Amino acid sequence: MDSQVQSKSSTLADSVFEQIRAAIINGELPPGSKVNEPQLSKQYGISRGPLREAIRRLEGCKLVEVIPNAGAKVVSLNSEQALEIYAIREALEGLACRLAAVRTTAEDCARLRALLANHEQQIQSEDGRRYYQKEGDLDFHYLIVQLSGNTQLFNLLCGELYHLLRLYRVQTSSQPSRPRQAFKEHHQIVDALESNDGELAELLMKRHISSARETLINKINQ
Amino acid sequence: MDSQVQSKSSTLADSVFEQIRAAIINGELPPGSKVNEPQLSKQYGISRGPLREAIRRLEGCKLVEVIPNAGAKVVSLNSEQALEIYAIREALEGLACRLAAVRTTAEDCARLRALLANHEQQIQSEDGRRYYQKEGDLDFHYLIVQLSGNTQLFNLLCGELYHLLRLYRVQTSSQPSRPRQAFKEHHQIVDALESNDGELAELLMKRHISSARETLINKINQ
DNA sequence: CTGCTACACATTGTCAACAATATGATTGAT
DNA sequence: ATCAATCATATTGTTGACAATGTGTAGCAG
Repeated sequence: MDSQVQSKSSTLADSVFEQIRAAIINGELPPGSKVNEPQLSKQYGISRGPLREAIRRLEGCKLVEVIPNAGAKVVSLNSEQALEIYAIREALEGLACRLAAVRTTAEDCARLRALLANHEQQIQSEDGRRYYQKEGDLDFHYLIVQLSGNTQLFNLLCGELYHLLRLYRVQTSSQPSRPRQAFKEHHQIVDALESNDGELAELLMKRHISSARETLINKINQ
Repeated sequence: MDSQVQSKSSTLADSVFEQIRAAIINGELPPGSKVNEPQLSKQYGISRGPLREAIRRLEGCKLVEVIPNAGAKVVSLNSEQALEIYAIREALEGLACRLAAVRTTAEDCARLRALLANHEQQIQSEDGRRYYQKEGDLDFHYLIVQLSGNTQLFNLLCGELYHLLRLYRVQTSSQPSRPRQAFKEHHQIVDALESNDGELAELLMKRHISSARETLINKINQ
């Protein structure tokens, strides 16, 4: 009911698509919740036409499920599905590292190190609780995928899979742990990239994600 | 203008989404072609509302690009993008093989062998020209991804990436070659699955796709 | 002939109304 | 009191109309 301001996008459907997606990703629209057309159209100050287009686009992105004659609801991942995505991430980010290693310049490494240094500061100041969470960890992974130079891979990982995983984190309110260990692994990966050792970088990244996956499994079983 | 029959789907938007997607994949709507709303709405006998919803969903699936105030057009892949997808396929189908190897039953292997036997017949009868094309090759890869048991992986590969690659094949009218070699590689992969050797199956599948990728590169450079 | 402007047309974007379907509550019978 | 049927209500599905934008053509000045 707050009638948000119309963002820069040219069509209402595009604008609302982005706003709803943001609302889903940051937990404002929690997983499993129903997407009510009359309510949202009032909230965003548009009619149902463009709103439905936005919902259909979200359906294409697999962020909502549309059931005929019953409306749309935000997708909800169970732990099994989250683990499946981790397996995919392991393969794809391993690939990203291998590709990135042969293209990484000194400047790129400097950027990666700067990111890590920045993160380390946050670890110090917040006693390590928040690292490997929200932006902190993702920035690092984003940048490496970008360095791979494979645009399709970037779109897939950063445009789809990460969104889904964030959804799961929101859902379980899981604050990823083991910051110091992750931090060390990140540095090892940059080392491998710096020496253009693609195989090693791939191995380390796979192991890094596999560890995160193990942590998740433990959290589930407990 | 043929006013096709309404398929089983419950809403018009869903039905038309599937029909247009099929039209895109089989080349009826060629890559780069404009998606004209008045024309299509007449053709399918519906109004522009549901049609636009279908288009937006296709946009979410990355099968069409929508430019504000200028309409939608079918995406067009260049060879570089196709190669990028091959790299992704290599990683993901390698993963699929590794996962499938630990779950493959004797019955599953029988199904795979039956597929291959069927394909071999087609090789004989058509002198090997059509194998590793259209359905032939894809059936095999589909089944293995399914056997992996990773639903997200199946959706990703069979619901998105394969569509995009078929788009590229339609675009370049490329009839994938090297049928006999591919056939032999397929059998080796089944052998590895049968002995539950995940590492070997992964390696063979990666090499198999890598070969196909090399073939594509040669075709591009020639 | 070239390039600009103005206009007419086609297409896209948005909306509000209507139809169809699901949801939930009330009523009545057992 | 429990269950079923019925009806009122809310939500979804679809449509046609209107507004806004883009496109191409005709005509005109230079």
